[in-house]
Amino acid sequence: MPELAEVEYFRQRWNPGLGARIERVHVHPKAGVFKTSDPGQIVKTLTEATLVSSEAAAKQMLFRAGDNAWLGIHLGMTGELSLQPADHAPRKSDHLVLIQREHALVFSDPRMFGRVQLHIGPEPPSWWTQIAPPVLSEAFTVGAVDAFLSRRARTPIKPVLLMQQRFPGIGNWMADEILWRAAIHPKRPAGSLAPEEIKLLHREVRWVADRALKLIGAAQTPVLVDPPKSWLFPHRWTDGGRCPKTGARLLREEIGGRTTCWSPARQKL
DNA sequence: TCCTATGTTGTATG
DNA sequence: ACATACAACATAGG
Repeated sequence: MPELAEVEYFRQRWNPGLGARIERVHVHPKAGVFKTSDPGQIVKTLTEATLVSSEAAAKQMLFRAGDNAWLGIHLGMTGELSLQPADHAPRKSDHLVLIQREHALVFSDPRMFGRVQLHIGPEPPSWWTQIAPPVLSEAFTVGAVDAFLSRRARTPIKPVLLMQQRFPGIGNWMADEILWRAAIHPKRPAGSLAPEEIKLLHREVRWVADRALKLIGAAQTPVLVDPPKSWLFPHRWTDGGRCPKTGARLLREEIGGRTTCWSPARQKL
């Protein structure tokens, strides 16, 4: 479920717990989400600690606990954060629950592709600081995109857009949305894009990220908001969907191992 | 039963 | 060394 904007949305679900002490921690110790960390140490470190602040970058989140501990969360394919009453009874997929006086902060993930990682120290962990610069930052330039595409000249543009080293936070639906708006066929080899197309692609990456963050990421609703019908998003999941710009039937096919949806009327090889 | 799923990573091959 | 392709991870829902 979560890409850039959904991750930001879920990060904010825990906002009511910021500044408050964690009284108890519940874990499912054998859950796959703890593969790269020790659940016992997570419990020990976070119990009695204050949840200080949070950040989101790409598809990851980092929570600061006290002045010497950091909790990193990647939501994988099906992870979610939610706010529950303090007496919340952990469900099957609630692998990590931070219980505070007023709330329970819940991380759940049925498929367990997500990851929970603890880092001890005054500074954020290197895996956090090494995340590529945001697509909405100054560092995300047309030149950087151009160079990246050149190195992957033979790969279809669709899977290239999913590479987090250059397009942090972009996932399957955002990539399709971007290509649809830029009118670029997802199978086009990355190295075949003309300079004008690269500029357009760069602009649409930023446009989709910006609008999705405002629409989905900043929403204060208890449920995720869906983009409007003028986007590709609500039409891409089911067979027989129609392009909101042309009215023509959308196509769906696996490209680079991921289901890809495009409008053949706008996106030509 | 079979197929799909908004993600990443390790490994084999070129 | 670098780029590319793909199985594997694990579960629920249509």
